[in-house]
Amino acid sequence: MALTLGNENVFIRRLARAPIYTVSIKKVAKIAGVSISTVSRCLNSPERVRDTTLAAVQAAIAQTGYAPNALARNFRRGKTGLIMVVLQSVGLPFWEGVMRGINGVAQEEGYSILIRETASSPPELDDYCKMVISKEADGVIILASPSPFSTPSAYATSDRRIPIVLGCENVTDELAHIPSVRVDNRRAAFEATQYLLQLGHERIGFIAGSRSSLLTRDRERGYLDAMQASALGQNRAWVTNGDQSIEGARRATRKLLSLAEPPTAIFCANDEMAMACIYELKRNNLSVPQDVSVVGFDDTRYAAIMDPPLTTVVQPTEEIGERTMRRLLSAIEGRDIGQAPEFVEHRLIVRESTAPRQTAPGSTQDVGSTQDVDGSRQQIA
Amino acid sequence: MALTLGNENVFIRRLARAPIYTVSIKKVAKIAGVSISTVSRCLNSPERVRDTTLAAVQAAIAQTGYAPNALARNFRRGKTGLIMVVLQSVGLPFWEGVMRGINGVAQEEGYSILIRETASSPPELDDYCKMVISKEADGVIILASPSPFSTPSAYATSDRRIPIVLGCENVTDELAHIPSVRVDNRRAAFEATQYLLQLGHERIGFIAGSRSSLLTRDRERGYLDAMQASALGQNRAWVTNGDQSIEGARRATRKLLSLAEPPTAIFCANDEMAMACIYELKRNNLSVPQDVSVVGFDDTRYAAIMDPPLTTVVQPTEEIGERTMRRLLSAIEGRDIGQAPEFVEHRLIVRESTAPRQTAPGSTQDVGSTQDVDGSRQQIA
DNA sequence: TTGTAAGCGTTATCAG
DNA sequence: CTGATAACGCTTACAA
Repeated sequence: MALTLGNENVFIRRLARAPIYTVSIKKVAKIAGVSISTVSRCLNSPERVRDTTLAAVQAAIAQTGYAPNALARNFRRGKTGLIMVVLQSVGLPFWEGVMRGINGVAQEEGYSILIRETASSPPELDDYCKMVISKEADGVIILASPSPFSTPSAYATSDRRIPIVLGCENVTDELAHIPSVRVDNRRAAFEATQYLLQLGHERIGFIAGSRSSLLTRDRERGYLDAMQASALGQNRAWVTNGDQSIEGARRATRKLLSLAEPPTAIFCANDEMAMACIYELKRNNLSVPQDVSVVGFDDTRYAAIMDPPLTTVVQPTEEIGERTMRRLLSAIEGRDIGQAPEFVEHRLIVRESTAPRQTAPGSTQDVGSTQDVDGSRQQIA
Repeated sequence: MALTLGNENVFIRRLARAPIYTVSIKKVAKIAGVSISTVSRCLNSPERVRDTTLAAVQAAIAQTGYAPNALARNFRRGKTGLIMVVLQSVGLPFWEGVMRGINGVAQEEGYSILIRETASSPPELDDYCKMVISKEADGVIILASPSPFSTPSAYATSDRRIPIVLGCENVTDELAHIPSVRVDNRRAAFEATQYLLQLGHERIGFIAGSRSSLLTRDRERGYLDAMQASALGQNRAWVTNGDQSIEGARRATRKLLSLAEPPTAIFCANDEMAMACIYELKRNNLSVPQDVSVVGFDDTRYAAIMDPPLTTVVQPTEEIGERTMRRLLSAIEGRDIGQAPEFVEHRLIVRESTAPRQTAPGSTQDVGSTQDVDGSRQQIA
């Protein structure tokens, strides 16, 4: 019996090792009694084939289970059918909508999506260009944030014909000619800050994302613009670095709270940092928005069910994805897509994490556990 | 001047339309004064080439900027170098770690990752098998949840040689021979429920994920096992359907609260639903954990900064990703990887969303203490 | 150590 | 409407 088992194992191993049997166009042609070009035509332009021949070929295809070899087809056509999408990490809620948009168009147009995460290895534009040149992909969409490129790229500055589009992301001036689709981050941040000013806040903190990311630096500039435009002026102490991370935002919040005159409102460069900021505020027995108002950026899927629901800047993510992809496909087809950024509309969605300064607690939707309010912050001037 | 502008436009258009100029191995061979096979050898086994020749070829490569055409190489080799990863949606935090694991191994072994989102189109196993047969990918990793397959698959039951591995996901009995790497969901849910029982809770609700997903159904079974094993027994009214979504979980929570004797603890089949559950509890002026304890599943990046920080089941996501990928690569290399699930360890991480039944409010200050409660590992031969 | 030449599966060109 | 045939760029026996 041990012997039988042994034999069976050998048999299974053989089976597993056997190459997957593949039918080529030749066999179909032979069975259908036609030439390989006719089979090819049946697949690619069936209207140019006589009905009876078509039927015969289709029968042969069904009989053999033939499926065209994509490797050969793509090789022959000189196209990979692949779009490389570069992002920091799969699993960040913000990209959900953008990817849905990209995928929708991709599916429509017969492309597949290649994912490249930059979380591990730093993104290098040259690498992506090389991948297009070496036909690993037909084009590149860069969503990576923060800091899309650590070094300036020879390709990017010299060779305009490599199809690359940025989604959401800004880029340093030297690479400013790379086309992008995004919101006007500076303006959106300007408006969000203005909203806090209108609520009567005077000490407004800002938690910046990664300093190396132009995207979040633009949001910082928008915030500074608004402060400058107000009577209050800029105060460098109110700008802290949240480092585009949960831990960084918590640190930044603590830093803001340690100021002699801590802010009564905090604008965070994205929702995730806003979430971390609120967490840290609560830890310090401050309520949101009674003690401190908080504004985020992105409106990710969790913004509406945070406690309190987050006031934040909405980006039309799916639209960004779609337009980025369409613009890239234009470039791939050889059209001139220019280099000007394509802007999409943002808007501020007001929920319950913001309130007028010195509002009495309980005036807004009073959700769940509000903590002791009077404690630590009498010196609100 | 208008004329000049017009000319410039035409020129730019020409430039943009010009095909990307590619160098092939032929040109390198000609410049280096060798044959194309020598160039090929320099690339693939340089040790079999004389030093001087190698140098000459490398010079020619540098001079021309030659990059091997991946399309041709893959075609010739009969391998795509692509792994298709199927998941419900990019942007769901749970997949972050799993994808990091997959990507890490992929990069190491020279593979790229093709993403397929099932959010839009329902996943069909046959389609994935066809993609392997038609050489669009060398293998498939299925992470999709819920409901990986809506129809039984001919390929899956007949042809064992198509490399497919499930990550995290269970699958219906008829497809049980597809190998997987995952935690023992049933056991993990059993233990989480036991923990709530140990805290003295007697009315424990369960918010299930998608009913069509075996994965979450296994968690439900684990919950029911634990209730059955206790003196309390099962109560069908405490099991509600959260539909694997934020909205669904909110509905389910409301349903639980509307019971004559609402639960004092709720176990949610994943963190996202737990977040929605807590949100809804607070909306109804209940505090967590004073009034109701909540347990999640997954330990996503936001679990620790929710309010309150969430007690949840941790899965070693990166390890799952790595092992899933390695197992798939074994299959691709023709080894027999068997069909038994490979189990990885889970553990319950206790934070502040759970408390003994009837705890007096206000005892929440003990922050930051997290402890591992349980671990398990088993291997099925 | 190097060169010659066959061939991977498909599409495209051009006769018939 | 159909068939023969030449590529596409690369790898790999095999020959020199």
